[in-house]
Amino acid sequence: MPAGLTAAETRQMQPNVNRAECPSRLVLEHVTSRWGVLVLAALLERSYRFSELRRQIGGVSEKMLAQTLQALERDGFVRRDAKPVIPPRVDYSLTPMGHEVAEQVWTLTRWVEGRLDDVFEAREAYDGARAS
Amino acid sequence: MPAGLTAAETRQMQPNVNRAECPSRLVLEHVTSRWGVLVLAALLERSYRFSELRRQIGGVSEKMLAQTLQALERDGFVRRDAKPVIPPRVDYSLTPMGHEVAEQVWTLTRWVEGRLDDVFEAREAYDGARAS
DNA sequence: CAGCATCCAAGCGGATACTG
DNA sequence: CAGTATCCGCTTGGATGCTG
Repeated sequence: MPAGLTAAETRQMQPNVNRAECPSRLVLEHVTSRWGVLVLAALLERSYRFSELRRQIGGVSEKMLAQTLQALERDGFVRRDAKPVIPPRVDYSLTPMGHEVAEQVWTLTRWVEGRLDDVFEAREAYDGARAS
Repeated sequence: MPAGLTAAETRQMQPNVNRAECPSRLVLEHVTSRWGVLVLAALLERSYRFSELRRQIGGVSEKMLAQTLQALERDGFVRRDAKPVIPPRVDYSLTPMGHEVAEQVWTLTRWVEGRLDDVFEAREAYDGARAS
């Protein structure tokens, strides 16, 4: 953030700078994004080829998968292995650092899944209180 | 997901059902969302009033803060204490379950922050290779 | 103060078509 | 096969104005 400017002023000059205000948030968004979580989870088991991964995850468009993989590769979480053969073959796998985040995100995911019942219960209580 | 329909058919009937395909993803998005992370992190230290929290976080609109807090309250992560006084006073704090997620998310955030250097290094390598 | 309702711009994400 | 490029609808999210 440039010196001599308030956060509000900076934000006005450059909309959506909030995302960039905290660099770690961008990285966090990559790994916790809709498809990022699923990609990391899949790669935690083994390496995948592009469309293999696409089928495995299910419901993800080419565009989003490519975008997600590029972000994760650029951040150093995913390794891209392009074999110069015809037809092209590209393998995606986790880097050591990627393996670390993947496990953390996976742990968090598992925790959430394990607490789903409690969450649903809380929701019913919340919605019930509102209905009256 | 209704029986007798493929994922594709369901998706066509109800766009963006991907989000709902996996209930835990919705919960995960609440706690890892742009503002969710910051709210949980703040409440990890102590309870806050609405605009106090707004100032503390900085850069969040009323709308988004209210939305974030409601989602977290409905999921059972945040407790809302509205005192029937004039002017209104509302305190937000973490529930025991909220405290658990907050710590996990906070751990993940800290991990990311600690690895930021590695990420930036990876990015430079990635961008450098592309520039050629 | 704490929030809801409305409006509107920006960008996320899907479908499609095309390339190496 | 593994993408890139383009178009476009819908949601996200900010600004503003109003209520209890």
